[in-house]
Amino acid sequence: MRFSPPLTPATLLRRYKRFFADVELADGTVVVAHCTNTGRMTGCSDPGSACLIQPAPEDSKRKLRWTLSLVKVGRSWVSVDTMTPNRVVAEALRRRTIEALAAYDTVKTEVPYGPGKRSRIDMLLTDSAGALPPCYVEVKNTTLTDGNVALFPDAVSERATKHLNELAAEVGKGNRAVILPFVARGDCDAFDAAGEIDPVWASTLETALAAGVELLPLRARIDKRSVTLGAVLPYARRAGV
DNA sequence: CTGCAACCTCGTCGCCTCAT
DNA sequence: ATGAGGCGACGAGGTTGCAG
Repeated sequence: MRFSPPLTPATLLRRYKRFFADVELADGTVVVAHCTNTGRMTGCSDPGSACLIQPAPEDSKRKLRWTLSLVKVGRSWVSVDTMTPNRVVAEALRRRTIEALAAYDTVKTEVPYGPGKRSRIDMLLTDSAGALPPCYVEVKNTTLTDGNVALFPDAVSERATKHLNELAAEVGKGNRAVILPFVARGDCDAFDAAGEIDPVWASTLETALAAGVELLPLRARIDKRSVTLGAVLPYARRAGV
């Protein structure tokens, strides 16, 4: 996914009230940028960090012209825009560049499912020949790390646990289900559940995997111009967590 | 008065429905 | 057929309201 319009360099001053971030442009102007990531953003919202923000299109009716897109952590850019993972993954699925899911030729996003269809799956994959069972894909933006291990979630999330149970239920119906942590930074080489933050999610992940849900952590390749998908990361259970 | 739980809220996206 | 408007999802801090 190429950033269009291109990103503008800025400095993160503070992030507050979940949706807002004060950032300083190169000319010293301070503007409020919209922060689509309502999570905790531990370790990637430090004041003074270099960041990149994206302007809304000219004809947009948005109240906030800017969106916080990337934050520099160490030497890596971290993607903090929660819209990005779904766009990048959907693009890769349509181009059939994710090997494990390349057999599917149709991608639908935000499809209602689950009990009473009150949940929405990020992507529903089907093959037009009808030879494969439908595949339910839930994308999780992952920005937290422990050393070189990417962790999810960064806060207790009942909803994320519910998603795992719903994926397992789809497997029970004979469908395929994939939990896809989108590791939104380049400095990780493995994935693990953040059991120290949300032990319920971590144990539910184990149950879901045992039930046949597939785990597919994918590392993003991020630079100032684009975000694309890189390597599949191994599931590395850390000792003592 | 204190402590806790439940509810509300924020801005954006994208789907859905309804009107033209 | 196209556009406008409404609504749910997202997640945690802030607020409200209740029980003790």
